[in-house]
Amino acid sequence: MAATNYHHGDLKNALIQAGVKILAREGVSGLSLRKVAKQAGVSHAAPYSHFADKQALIAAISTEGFKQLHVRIEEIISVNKNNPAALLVETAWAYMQFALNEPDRFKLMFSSVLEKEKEYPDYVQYSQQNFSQIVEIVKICQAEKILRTDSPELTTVSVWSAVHGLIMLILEGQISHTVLERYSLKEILVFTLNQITLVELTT
Amino acid sequence: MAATNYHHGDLKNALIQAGVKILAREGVSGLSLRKVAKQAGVSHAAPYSHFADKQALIAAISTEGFKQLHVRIEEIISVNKNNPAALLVETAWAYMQFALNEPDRFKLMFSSVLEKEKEYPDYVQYSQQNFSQIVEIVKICQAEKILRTDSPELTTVSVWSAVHGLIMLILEGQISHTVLERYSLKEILVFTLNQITLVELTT
DNA sequence: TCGCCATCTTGACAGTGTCAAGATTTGGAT
DNA sequence: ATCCAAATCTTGACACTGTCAAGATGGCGA
Repeated sequence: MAATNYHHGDLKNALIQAGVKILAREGVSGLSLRKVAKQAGVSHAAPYSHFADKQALIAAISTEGFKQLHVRIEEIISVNKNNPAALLVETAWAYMQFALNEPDRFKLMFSSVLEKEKEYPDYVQYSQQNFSQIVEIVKICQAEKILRTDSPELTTVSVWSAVHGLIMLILEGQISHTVLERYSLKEILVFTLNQITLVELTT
Repeated sequence: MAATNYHHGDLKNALIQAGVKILAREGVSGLSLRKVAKQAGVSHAAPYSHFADKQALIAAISTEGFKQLHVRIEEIISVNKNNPAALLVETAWAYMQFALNEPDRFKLMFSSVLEKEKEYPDYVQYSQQNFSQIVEIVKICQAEKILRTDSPELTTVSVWSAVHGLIMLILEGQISHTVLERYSLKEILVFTLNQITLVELTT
């Protein structure tokens, strides 16, 4: 439990946190096992006691992000349970805020930096858990006639795609300057969602 | 012009093609400058006569993909000029086919593997050219009342996001098995587009 | 023909992921 | 309390990577 035992702390979490920090400071291409080890104050091969390889560390860093996102959205669900329109907007907005706060971690989680992802059960479990949350929200919105009711699963794909596609465009700076001057990011997000919804959403 | 001059051919293009081949065979993580050089039959530092660094090679490989996509979509535009609904569907389908044929190159082009992209003018030019094509198509669809007319630019963002988001989900295997059993990829694509359009599209 | 310049090779360097071997510590059984 | 086995961490090594400096090689214009 103690953070800074010299020979034994929970190094595993320390390495994950070190990775998050380096990711924020130097980006995806700056993330190396040796830097993570140094940041955590251990020797260069120490991570191999806790992670099979670099991919496993990346999986763990991603998984931890999925967990954070999950609890955040659980909050949003509990607060907006009786207001499906707000629920949809705020959930999407939470995704976007996460992406803006930690762009490189977001890329790590959603841009297939992780190659053989199915080999990491935790990653699979928690990423699917996030997806299930969205399915749930979509179902609520369908029940309230905010979204089309054709197919819950495909409608989820549509919503998911719209939000993530927009985020990727923003992160890559592909949204034109004139658009960004005229609208706030949340307005753009709501506009995008409004293309899908049956009723008009508001910020 | 001749492909295999020992000391002088157009090595630059040869390196790009070598990169494409390695990308298809070994994926993004398998793409190294030295492998590209070996594949092209030159020494390990030869690429530096034509590319400033690895990022520049990646930019060139991406740019070449944007060019291919561009000519393909020009074809589609000329063929479906009088049928906006088909134009929209076929353009989106072309993107998806490209992604399915060369998933790793698609990731290279659209998943911010390239970090300091604005330093490569060719990349910027041709990626924007692709985006402009979509803007054009969206305008045509708006004129024919297939898409909402609120804002051409933001509507383009919506369409772009929907298509790319869906592709990313498919490439990462996030679309559930049951959905894939029931619908073809093109059907899923059309379903996603139908969430945005004002009229019902068909495959 | 000569010399310049683009092109390509060779050799080197620091940094990387990974593994094998050994050192160190801890927790539990006796 | 003691001792052993397992978990944890270090050290050292290897092949591979991106990158650069120096030199070799060739073609092309003056």
